Amino acid sequence: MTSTSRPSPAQALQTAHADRTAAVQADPAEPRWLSPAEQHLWRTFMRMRQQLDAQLARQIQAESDISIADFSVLVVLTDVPDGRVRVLELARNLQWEKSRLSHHLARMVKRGLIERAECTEDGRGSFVVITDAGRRAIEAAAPRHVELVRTLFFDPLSEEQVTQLTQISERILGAMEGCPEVLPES
Amino acid sequence: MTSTSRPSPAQALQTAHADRTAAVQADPAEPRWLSPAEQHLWRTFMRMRQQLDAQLARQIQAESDISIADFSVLVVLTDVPDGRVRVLELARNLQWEKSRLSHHLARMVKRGLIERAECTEDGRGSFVVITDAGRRAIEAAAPRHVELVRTLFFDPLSEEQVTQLTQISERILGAMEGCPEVLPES
DNA sequence: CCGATCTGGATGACATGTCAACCAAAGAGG
DNA sequence: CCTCTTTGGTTGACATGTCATCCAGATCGG
Repeated sequence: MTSTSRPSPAQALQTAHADRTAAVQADPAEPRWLSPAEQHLWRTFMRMRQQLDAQLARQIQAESDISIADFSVLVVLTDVPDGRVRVLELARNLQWEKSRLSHHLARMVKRGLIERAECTEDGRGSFVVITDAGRRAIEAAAPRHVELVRTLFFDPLSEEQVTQLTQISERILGAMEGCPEVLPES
Repeated sequence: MTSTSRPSPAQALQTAHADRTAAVQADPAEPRWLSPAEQHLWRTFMRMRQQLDAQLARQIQAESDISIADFSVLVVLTDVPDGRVRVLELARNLQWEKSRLSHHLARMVKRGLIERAECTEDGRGSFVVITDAGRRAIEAAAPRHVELVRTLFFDPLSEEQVTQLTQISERILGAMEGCPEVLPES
């Protein structure tokens, strides 16, 4: 424990009223806590992305027969010429764990949005194919969804900010790929 | 259906190879699809926030006894002098649905991280109080968590980008509060 | 004071996600 | 060919989140 009094976790991460700074720290055992400006950004960012997700999920759920998870699966399937993708390819594309994907695909099959097709080249693999119902479902859901993405996400931003946010996202994403701090197995 | 061929939902939202532009559109029935640059940002942004969440969740789960959800509840509790908060206050602070919060608090009680205390001023309300075990748990988890937030989120960004992202987040958040497109009831 | 309504919160049924274990087909290496 | 390991994918148990509903205590209008 250093001589400087240690902030509570709340102060370190979340309070708006903390006025300490992330002072000079030579002690490697003491983590580099967040400065007030950083705390503010972290809070705001998390709140923003959470609200954004919630709104998008609620809207698509309320106004169509599919969930946002269904939607993203169907997007990948409609993006490929024959509406037919290997499961693993899907997993990579969506960055979902294979287990999650497997469960979700099973549910989507049950709802008639997709079907499975066996893979002749590789006996263990299998394909996922979009059904007509699936196609109809996503085509019904997409316009309102895109509209909401635009309303909530793009409309408030200037062109400059769009550029900035692109660079920022790429930066953070790049840093994570380089640093498998806790690697997901993929 | 307009005379211009309509893009697939995938093209509208997700493909990298789409080269159409969000052309002039007078038809209000046709949603304003995303331009290639916008599609790229949307994909990148979503991927970034998803990876970020996943890493943070996995790390805290793996290296401590609490989940990231537990963590955020405990953060609020440690932020207040007596470690004692009304449930509704908690819900507002976390922006969680009350149902979710209720379930989660029940689980946390079962694990001994928090306790409940009755509210004398309001017979139906109740307080949540952090226990010693809860305090110990969050204090154990916080340093590594903050460190990872710093590594993954702040370190890759320049000071300028931190400023930019703060403004961007505030903008989007502000737009959502103004627009109850699909209101959460809160 | 009394019913009508609102509010804070809990609950049950169900959808979704995670982890660990499993399994069979595919590739090594000898 | 015959093991050994890898790989693609599934499964079950369990944690978590959502929706609708319910409930008791507060509040409000008379």
